[in-house]
Amino acid sequence: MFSKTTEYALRAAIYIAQKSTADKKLGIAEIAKAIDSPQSFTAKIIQQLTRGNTLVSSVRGPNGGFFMTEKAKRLPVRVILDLMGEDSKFQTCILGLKQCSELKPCPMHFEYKPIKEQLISLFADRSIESLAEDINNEHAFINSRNKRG
Amino acid sequence: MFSKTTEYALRAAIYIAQKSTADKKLGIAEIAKAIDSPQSFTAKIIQQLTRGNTLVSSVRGPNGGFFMTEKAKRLPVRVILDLMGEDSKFQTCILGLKQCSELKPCPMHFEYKPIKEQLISLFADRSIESLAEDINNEHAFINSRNKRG
DNA sequence: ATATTTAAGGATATATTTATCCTTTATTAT
DNA sequence: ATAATAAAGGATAAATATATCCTTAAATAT
Ligand code: FES
Ligand code: FES
Repeated sequence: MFSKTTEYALRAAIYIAQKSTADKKLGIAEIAKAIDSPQSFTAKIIQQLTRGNTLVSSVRGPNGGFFMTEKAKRLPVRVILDLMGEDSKFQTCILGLKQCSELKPCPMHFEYKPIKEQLISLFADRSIESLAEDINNEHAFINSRNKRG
Repeated sequence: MFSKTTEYALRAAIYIAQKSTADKKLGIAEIAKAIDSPQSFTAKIIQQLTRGNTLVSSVRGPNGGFFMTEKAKRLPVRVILDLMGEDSKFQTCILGLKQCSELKPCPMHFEYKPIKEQLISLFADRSIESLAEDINNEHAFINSRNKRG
C-alpha cells in the first residue's frame, strides 16, 4: 500500500503522539527503536514531518527532541500522508492509467471507487491521538516485537 | 497501489483477453502500443504471465504471438496478481508491521481489514473477460489516449 | 565562554524497480 | 534446407527508493 518511508512516518508520528508532550520530548534513538526502523533514515523522515510546524515539533540541544502538541495530536492521520507527499496516492488509477476519471474510466474504476473512498475516510476520520490511545491501553501495537523487545 | 510492473501486467492481460483468440494472436508491439507501456519491459512481464500456461499462451515464429483461450479469459483478475507475485500484497500490515495479525494488531487493523477484504473480492469476483467486455463496448478504456492515438 | 547534547542537512552508498538492447530458440513460409 | 518472423532469455543501464555517515547548527548546562 505505502512505501517504507511512509510506513515509518506513520509509525513514528503515532509513537510521538503516544509518548511525548511539550515537556517530555523524545530522541530519535528512542523513536527508531520503538517503531523498529533504521535510525538515520527515520531521522530524515521525521524532519519532513516537522515542516510547517503543524504536526511534529522539534528542539535541538540537551533535553531536546521531538514532540507533538495536544492540538497536533488531534489532527487526522491524513495529515501525515500529506506531509509525506502521498496525498495524491488516492487519486491514481488502479490499472495505472494516467488519469483516473469518470469520463474515461478503466474497467475497474466503478468498483474500485467506493473502496477508494473508504480508504480516504479511514485516514480522514481518525485522529492520530485516537490511534495512540489504542496502543496505550494495549488494544493495539506499533511494532512486531514481544514484550522483552 | 500496485507497482508499474503489475499495472502493465493487468492492462496487458486485459487487452490480450479483449483482442486475441487462438486464431488471432497479438504481437508484443501491438500490445505495448495499445496499453501505452514500454515494449521490451512489457515483453518480460507478459513472459511471466505465460508461466504455467494457465493464463496467457504464446507461440513463436511467423503468425505467432500471444493469446488467451476462452477458458483462460474466464479466470478472475486475481490470477494475474498471483502470477506477478503480488498475491501477498493483501496480507501485509498498512503500517508496515512485520505481521498483520488479530493477536497483535496495529491501531488501524480493525478498520482496514474490511476494506482489505473488499479489495480481495474486487479481484476475486470479476473475470478478466468481463473487464475486456467493458472495453469492447466502450464502457471502459485501457489507455489514456484519445481516439486519434 | 566552553563543552555537551541533539536535531538539521549534505554527501554518498546500497538495493530495488524500471527499462533497454542484443543474442538465442522455436516456428513458419518459401 | 534456407530465410524470415516472433517470442524467450541474458546482460546491462538508468532511475528511484532505501539507508548510512559525517559535518553543521542550535540549545543547554557548567
Ligand atoms: S480510471 Fe482506473 S481507477 Fe479510475
Ligand atoms: S496489523 Fe496492521 S493492518 Fe493488520
